[in-house]
Amino acid sequence: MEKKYKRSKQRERILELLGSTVSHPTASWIYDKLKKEIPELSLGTVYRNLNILIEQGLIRKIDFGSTFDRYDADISPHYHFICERCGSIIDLKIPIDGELNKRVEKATNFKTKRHRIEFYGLCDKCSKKMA
Amino acid sequence: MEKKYKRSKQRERILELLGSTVSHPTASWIYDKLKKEIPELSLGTVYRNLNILIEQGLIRKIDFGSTFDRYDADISPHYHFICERCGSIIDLKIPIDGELNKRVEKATNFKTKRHRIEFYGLCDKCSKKMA
DNA sequence: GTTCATGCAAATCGTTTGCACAATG
DNA sequence: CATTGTGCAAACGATTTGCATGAAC
Repeated sequence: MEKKYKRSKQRERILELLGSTVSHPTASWIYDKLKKEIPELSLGTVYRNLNILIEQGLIRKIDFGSTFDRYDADISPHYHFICERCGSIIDLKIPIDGELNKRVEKATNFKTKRHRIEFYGLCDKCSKKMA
Repeated sequence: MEKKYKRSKQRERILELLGSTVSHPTASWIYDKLKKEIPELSLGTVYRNLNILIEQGLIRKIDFGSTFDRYDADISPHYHFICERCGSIIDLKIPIDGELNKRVEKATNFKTKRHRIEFYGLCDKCSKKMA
């Protein structure tokens, strides 16, 4: 069931470009850059190859994990736990760690106002089902 | 320049529904629920009101902050800093905090495998520009 | 009676996919 | 030559928006 991959100039250049930048580009940024050197390139190809590179474990996508926006009536600061099996998002009661912002400020000199944490794993119900 | 809001049954019910659930619903979940009691309700109205409630500070959206998927060729675990002014995403060199997962496990009994943190604030360039 | 909200449908935007053709192995 | 990748354009799914009508103040 292993997938076979053939090399392609497009995929190679996408990976190189991604490896050579410290920013975290979007697909269309990559498309615009490479279009200059590969004029026949299409945006669909960029997306296809990004997904292949993720399958290959060579890159990763930075996203929230959900295609849907989700809304929360609890506006007080809190962390979230996301169950990898059932997808539910659960508010955590553990205290906000104020030290973390300071640690980043010291390491970077960036003005660090706040942070968010999502924990991933199995919720109560799902870990019982897995047993 | 202050915005004026008039009350509407739809918005009131959306806020109530959101306040009465521990889950973090999507717009269409809210739509499905309320459609039963307000049959003429439209999905556009749900979205419009969710955005108004956010403006009013009564609810918040749980998202990554970016509409675009972003890709990263650095697959080693690390945290991100997101500049609120220029939107750039910067890899942080501070060590991963393994204690955090344990803290969550103790508080919840959830099997906690990993976590992600994003810090928000102003990057170097932008904090200089603001001065 | 002016302003803001609604329902509906069309539009938008990022991403995915079907297809015929080209490149890889 | 069998398989995988490409470009193109159409399709998709979540969200937004234009417009005529309706409710709030």
